[in-house]
Amino acid sequence: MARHLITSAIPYINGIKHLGNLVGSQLPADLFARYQRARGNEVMFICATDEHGTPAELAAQKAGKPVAEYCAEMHDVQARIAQGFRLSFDHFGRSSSPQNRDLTQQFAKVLAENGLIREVSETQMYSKADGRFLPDRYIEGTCPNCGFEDARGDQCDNCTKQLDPVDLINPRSVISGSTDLEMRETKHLFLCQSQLKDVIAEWIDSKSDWPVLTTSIAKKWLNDGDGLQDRGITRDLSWGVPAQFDGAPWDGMEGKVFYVWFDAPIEYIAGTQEWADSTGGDWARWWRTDAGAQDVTYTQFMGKDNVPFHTLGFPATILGSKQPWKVVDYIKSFNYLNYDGGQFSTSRGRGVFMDQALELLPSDYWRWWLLSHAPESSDAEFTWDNFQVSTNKDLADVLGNFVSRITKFTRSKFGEALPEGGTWGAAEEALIADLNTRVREYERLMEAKEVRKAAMALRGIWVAGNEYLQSCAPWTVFKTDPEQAGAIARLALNLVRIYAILSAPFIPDAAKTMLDAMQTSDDSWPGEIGAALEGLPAGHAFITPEVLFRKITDEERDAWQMRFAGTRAE
RNA sequence: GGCAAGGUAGCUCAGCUGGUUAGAGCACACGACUCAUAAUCGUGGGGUCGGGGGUUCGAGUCCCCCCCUCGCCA
Repeated sequence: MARHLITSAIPYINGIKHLGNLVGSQLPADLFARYQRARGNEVMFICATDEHGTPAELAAQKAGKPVAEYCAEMHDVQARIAQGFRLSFDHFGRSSSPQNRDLTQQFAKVLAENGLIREVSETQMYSKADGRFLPDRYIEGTCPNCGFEDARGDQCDNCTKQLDPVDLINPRSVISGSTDLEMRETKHLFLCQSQLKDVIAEWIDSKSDWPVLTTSIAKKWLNDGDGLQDRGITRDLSWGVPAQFDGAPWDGMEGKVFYVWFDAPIEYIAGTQEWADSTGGDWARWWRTDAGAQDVTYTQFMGKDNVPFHTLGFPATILGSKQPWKVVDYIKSFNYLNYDGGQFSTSRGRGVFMDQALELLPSDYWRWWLLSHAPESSDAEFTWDNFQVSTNKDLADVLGNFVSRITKFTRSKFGEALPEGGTWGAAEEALIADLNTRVREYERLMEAKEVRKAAMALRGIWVAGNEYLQSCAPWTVFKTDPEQAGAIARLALNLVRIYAILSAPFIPDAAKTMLDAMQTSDDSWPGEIGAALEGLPAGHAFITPEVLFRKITDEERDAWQMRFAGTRAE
């Protein structure tokens, strides 16, 4: 039995994510996890919320709550929505957990002992009124280039010129509006990634089967300019993993925390520890190659904006530790999903957010559309028209109607049990041969994480059932040879069971409805199709289910399109 | 401005190291069927593969230039 460690990029705690975020990491990761489990393999599927950093502090402040309380609440919100989408995490952790604090500090310590941490003094903008250092983008002022009054400290949104906070005229704090700012000296820890450049480059070069999106982004950062740069891994904040701790090989880091991008990926490991602590399980056999993880296949899923941190930053932490940690085997990355001609916008409320989507339709609709249109080779676009047409056609007409037509036909002619009698002939042999080819191809695509192609292959399997019924026409055969019509129906009802199993990674709820309708709990993956088609014997009772997928009407489509065009009321 | 990824039928996309008349799904037209969520199945029309040069017996697939979209960086 193969063992698969699967992680999804961890969503930031600040607010509810939109469909673009979902399809970029959590959803395809869930698809792969469900598939591997269905194949009988052992899976550890970990996700979490990314809770540290300035945006979380400010969001909590805005909500009038202590940041820890705010994060706890938002974690519950995100966890509940994840359940709504049927994301089958083995554990949905929190980067603010004690496990992550300890592990992050341990990593920093061993990196320092290996000579990969150095201290750097630099000056940063400090706000007396706010009592804190301000990140560049939390400082605004007048752009020295174009005179725009609301230019940010890192870039002017008006003329796009890259800025340094000290360049701004009349700089002010975005948080308080205070202009009482000054440059102060502060000390930070830097991870010496440059020393690991060759090791990382060699590792990346060995991954010829990774998506080009992943390797091209990694190589760009490795080779751009002077190559991989050392990176600050601490910040002057209070909310985070303390950089000063017992046994720390440095002094004077009081009041500082590790940068979110240092501790967030470590949460993949810490999240597994959280799982172990709550279940009594063994986390080390998933992560330590000296404790059983040498035969684990580790796959990460993420949007393209996360690729640098997973191909360079986190590997630098892992490899730099010189400890036997499991290193990722495959990084599946995705482009962006756009919304109806533009970008999803959290701030402007443009596009559909995860909580809203679930209010409109069951998760299977979203799962199917998003996965069958996953932005793999380039950015993709969500339009209501495409969503309506695709889901109505694929789910309602092709799959749902197949289940309807055969259950209702059988019920009316034979009653609600698989009919007896009849024999398989050339049509059945041809169908079995066709399905054997198709199912093996589907498996290949799922193993390869080719999400869109796998969806199309699955759809082709559904269509084959309709073709079979259409060409055999049991409703006609019944008039002259009822037993043979019964054999056709028996086969087609067995097909419903097989479709449920094959479809479950994409549309788990509908799959369960189908299995329930066939009144079986046998969800073993179909090997040879001829054998699998005899899973349910003649005489086995079934239930005629309600319509699996109702159709989306033109009125709904139009109303939704208008409702989500922008400016979400918050 | 530099770098990366894209630009293939009305729409969404396949097309590995160059090789017979460029494919799929949807949409459209016609036909078949009537078990089914007016569903299904079949057939067909439709593309100078962003533009222009070049290499080659032969290029969507390689090289050069240009245009457009999107992203990262400066």
